[in-house]
Amino acid sequence: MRDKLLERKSGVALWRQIADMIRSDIASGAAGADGKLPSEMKLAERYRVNRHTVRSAIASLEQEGVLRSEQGRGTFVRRRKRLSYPITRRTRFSAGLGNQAGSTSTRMLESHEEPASETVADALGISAGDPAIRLETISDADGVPVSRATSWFDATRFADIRKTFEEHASITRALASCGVRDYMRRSTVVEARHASAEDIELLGLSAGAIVLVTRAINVDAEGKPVHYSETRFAADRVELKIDNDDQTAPTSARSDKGPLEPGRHRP
Amino acid sequence: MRDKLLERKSGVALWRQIADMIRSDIASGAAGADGKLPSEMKLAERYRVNRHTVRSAIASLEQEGVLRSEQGRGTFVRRRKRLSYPITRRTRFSAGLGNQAGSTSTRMLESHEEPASETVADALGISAGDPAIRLETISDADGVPVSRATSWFDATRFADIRKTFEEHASITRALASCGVRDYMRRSTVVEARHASAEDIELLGLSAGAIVLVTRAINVDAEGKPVHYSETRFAADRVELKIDNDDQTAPTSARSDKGPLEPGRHRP
DNA sequence: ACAGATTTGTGCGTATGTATG
DNA sequence: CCATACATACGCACAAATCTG
Repeated sequence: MRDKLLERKSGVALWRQIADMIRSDIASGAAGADGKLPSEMKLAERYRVNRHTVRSAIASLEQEGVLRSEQGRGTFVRRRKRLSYPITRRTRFSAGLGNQAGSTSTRMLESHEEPASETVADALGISAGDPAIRLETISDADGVPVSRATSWFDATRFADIRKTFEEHASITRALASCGVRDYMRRSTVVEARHASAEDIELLGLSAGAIVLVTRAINVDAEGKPVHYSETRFAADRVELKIDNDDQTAPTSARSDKGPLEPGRHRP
Repeated sequence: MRDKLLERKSGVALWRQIADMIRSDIASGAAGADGKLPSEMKLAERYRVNRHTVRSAIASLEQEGVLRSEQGRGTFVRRRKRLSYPITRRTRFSAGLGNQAGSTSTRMLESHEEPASETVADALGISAGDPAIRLETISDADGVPVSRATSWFDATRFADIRKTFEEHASITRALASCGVRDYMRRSTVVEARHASAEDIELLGLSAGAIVLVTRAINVDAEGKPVHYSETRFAADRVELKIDNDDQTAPTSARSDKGPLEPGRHRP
């Protein structure tokens, strides 16, 4: 809420700039602490625009489900707390959000075998052009889409991954069915960009929305890559939390320890 | 480069949507691999717009310094690789980017003492309303602004932090001057949002640009918080790399090792 | 119950920006 | 460069719903 300067003829409509500001003010807790937004007139003065322009911004946020206006009463924030998604050695979708959402689910959109690109091959420790299986999934928390992931597996080792995922609706359990008793995250790269039209459609975002993108490599107990993923999180619904003190069994110091037994995992 | 669908009346002009796509395609390496963009006519066909519209997009990217057009030859990418900023227990700005950029620098914009907000107090382990020192900095790599940070320190313990930062132009060295021989990152929260007008101005971004935001807590050898920061990275210039296998001396096991000397930091 | 103030909803005319051909 | 169409932004006015004294 610190700044109110808008840019004209910047290629971004004023109403959209205002909508973006209000949305991020809400997400950061700076606006509508009491659930009520300032009146349209006050907002118009603050941003130094016409009331119509503020109304366009509000209309767009109503469409998104962020705000709700009532004639004669005011404009109110629809409460929606941002989820905190932990990035640890033991990153798991359901377990990570389990305590913040009532229900979580992941479903498959599509799956195909395809030759591995340079990037994918590098991540999975195979050769470019080797067969890989691509798995497109989307994940919900409390019925709201949260993230969309593209996963790749070594087709030689995980020929059945599509079938086992369909059975279990979980990558962790699908890998377990394929003989991977446990896996750990080796590295995560985070970037942010505008959502593609496809992600806007599937995640139910609005034009110009932002996605947090993670590219992750998961390895088995022997340190061999089993799963490479690119996940797009709706940036206005999720933040990533990195525990730099993460003390869960490190992969590199574990070869002398043998594989982890089920049940040793932290809750 | 997967998607080419543009949205009309989305509040974002077509030329800007196209400019955003081209910019992110360049950042992700999907476009202009050979340094040359497709011709304006080809781009117009791909995005299904008039050539005028493509030209507006290109003009805007030329202004930004991303592209360079030459009459009769074509449009070329000005090389600018995305920096990879490591998030580890031992996160340090200069050391982290040192091998990717020729020079890095951090300078102070402003500093004030102010009562700690709830969030800041919680992070620093003090009480809300206790005096805190806020330090606004901006960091460059090879002369290009990369990130803008707001840091907070316990004013009781680090009364001189402003002066020592001015002397050393580095938070690590400023803290060292205040008796903190070493510090470690405890946690990092990552989110993404549209850049504020102020950050657009100071980081030299374009309207509608995205910033990656990290909120980090750094602790001393005894595990006591010494530094809380909120850093905004220009999302089209930087990605964050998390090494989930990070084996740098964990804070919990480091009191017996003594402080690190300058230059001992890993490359 | 009432009047007046506040707030959102709606209509219309006009000027400028954006996109096409 | 022009003509055309539509989206955006503004200013003013007034209606409808709600709150306050």
